Amino acid sequence: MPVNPPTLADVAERAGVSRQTVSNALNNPHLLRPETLERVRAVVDELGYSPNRAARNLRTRHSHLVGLRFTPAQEGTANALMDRFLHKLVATSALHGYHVLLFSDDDTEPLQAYDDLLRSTAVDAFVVTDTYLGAPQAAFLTQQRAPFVAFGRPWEDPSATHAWVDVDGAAGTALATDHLLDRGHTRVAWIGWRKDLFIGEDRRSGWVRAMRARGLPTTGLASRVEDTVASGREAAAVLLAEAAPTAFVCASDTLAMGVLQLLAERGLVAGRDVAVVGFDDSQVAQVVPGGLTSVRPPLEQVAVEVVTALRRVLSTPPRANTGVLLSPTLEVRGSG
Amino acid sequence: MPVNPPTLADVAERAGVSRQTVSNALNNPHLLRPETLERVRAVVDELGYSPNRAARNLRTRHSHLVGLRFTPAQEGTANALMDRFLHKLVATSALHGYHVLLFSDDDTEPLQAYDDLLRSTAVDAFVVTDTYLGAPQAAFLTQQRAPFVAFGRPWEDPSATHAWVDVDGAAGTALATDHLLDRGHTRVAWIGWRKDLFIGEDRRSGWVRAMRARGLPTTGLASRVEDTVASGREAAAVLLAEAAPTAFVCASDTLAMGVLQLLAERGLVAGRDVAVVGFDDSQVAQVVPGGLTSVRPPLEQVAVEVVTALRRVLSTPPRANTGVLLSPTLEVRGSG
DNA sequence: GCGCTGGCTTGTATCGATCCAACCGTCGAT
DNA sequence: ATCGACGGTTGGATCGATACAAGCCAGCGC
Repeated sequence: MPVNPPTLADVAERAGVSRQTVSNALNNPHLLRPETLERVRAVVDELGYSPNRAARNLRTRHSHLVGLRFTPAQEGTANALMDRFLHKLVATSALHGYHVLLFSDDDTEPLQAYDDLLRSTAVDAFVVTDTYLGAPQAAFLTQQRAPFVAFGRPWEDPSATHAWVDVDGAAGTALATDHLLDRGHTRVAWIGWRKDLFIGEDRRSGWVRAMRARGLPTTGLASRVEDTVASGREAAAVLLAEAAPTAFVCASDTLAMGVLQLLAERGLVAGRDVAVVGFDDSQVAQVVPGGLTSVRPPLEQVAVEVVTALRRVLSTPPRANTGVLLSPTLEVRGSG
Repeated sequence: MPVNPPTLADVAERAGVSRQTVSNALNNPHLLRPETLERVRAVVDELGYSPNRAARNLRTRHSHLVGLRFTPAQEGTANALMDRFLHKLVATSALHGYHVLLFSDDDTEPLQAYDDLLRSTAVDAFVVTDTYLGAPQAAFLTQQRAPFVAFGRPWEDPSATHAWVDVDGAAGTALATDHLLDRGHTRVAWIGWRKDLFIGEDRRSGWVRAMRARGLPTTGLASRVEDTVASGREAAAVLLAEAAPTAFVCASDTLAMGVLQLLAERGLVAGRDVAVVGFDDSQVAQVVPGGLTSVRPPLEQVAVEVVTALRRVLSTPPRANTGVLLSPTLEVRGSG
């Protein structure tokens, strides 16, 4: 163990001022005369002083930690949103003195972990990323009056008043569809998820909107399946046989990879014979031979907005917070 | 804000015992008579008491937090080790009462962040994942007498005495090479990284070892390039032209994707015409059409061993810790 | 000379858990 | 009857930063 780090009192003594003054130098510098401030700061640097976090947390009742439940990407899928988002979240939080604390829950009692962290005053707030159907986190935290910001809209409860940031999936798929239509396609198919997944329906609606805007039919061109490569492949096979589309817009890169797989099996070339667009701009889309055109969610921007919202929520008094909806972009690659 | 959570004193009063007894009930249950313990525990549950972390941290000088610098996966590559590793790390740490705190550093002063967290006693220990050439973290933390465990061997300084866990890259590539040789290939090429990257040389040595074990030549069959898809493609093109290999073992999935790309361009089928094996078992390997055979590092196991080592290092007195080397497995898919 | 203000100092309380030392019934063993 | 262990109690100190109140001194305006 290292020697005990210097304390406030050590700094005070060395700088020839009182503890209070050192504390003020750190937290209310405007109260000090410039030269005193300078002197205190010099000693702080000299001793390498950094306030003891436990002591500060105890007194101020703030931990300056933000909790995030970390769920790993599913094996066998192309989805790895967390990586980009998390890094920017960590970096942006740091700019405002916050660190990110990760936790996981045992699946049996998903709220337990949140509750424990709250009651032990381990975190000041949460970032919630699961807002899929039936996720109880938002409601629970609201009820506990715990500060939090959600990445994802309150689909089930539009009257929810908590802060949230989300990506406009419909705008993304509309962008993708328009791109394909601009390139001359008219029969653009959709491969998405189960009807009860709000995110999937949102993305689907962008495709519908873009098609209708050009007076094109969508009947028979849509498919709803599980989010796996195999399902994407199956769906593409069925659609090709029954509706002869020349392009596919998919709800995820995972599904799009299924389409690419089918094309490969049939000796068709993605981007030349049939166009394919995915969603997420995953690493897979970036490195697959030929490249997969994909809708890129602005995850870095989401992270920045989440931190902004956190600061709002944690300020005293808490400032009201509306939802923020961010538009994705389209990364055009070889597949269409 | 919620009402203030109950404190030790609240529990004590309600259970009709002293503060000390409640504290003992939590930390030294063996000191209590079973029925008293039961009564205290009942009240703890009833009030939903959880010890205030800041207070406990202050008193015990332990935060029960483990710091990890979070670096995002590079865009355009297939490497995303962090995801699997991190989740298991978080889950395993939780079993022993530890949480994971993420931080990032500004690139200008990479040790600053470590130093700040140390001096403010924000974390008890670090998990260090950058042990590449010239990474100064391990030396710095050793010098500061800060507890830490490295994911990665101390390549540059074999005399380093800190705890580490690593994946045996040579064993992985040997496994891959043997697999190809078993399938009848004799001209197996290597595509790896710059000579000064220890990890790359380690992986390369496994290929060399496996080839030599069967008396096969390696001359002219190896290439060293940057870790990008484009470099992998280039290297494969050169090797095919100059050495006519029938199989490739690559230092990463990223490089392997470059090979797959070249094959696709030439109308060759991976796994039939030319075999390709990658390293990392990334999502890309799992979902690319046809599938990429890849060496899978046992990241979950690494995480478990890291936590074990952490507990050793943090125990009083710290128990000595040797390095742990884990063997990867081979995930066989369509490419070879 | 009086009052005021800026820039401190001094002193004390507080946050909540843990540590320490001393003490005290009760019960069983000697 | 004495001793010691068991299973507690009690009171206080401690960790380090921050909050709060009161006081003090120099300098300034009037």
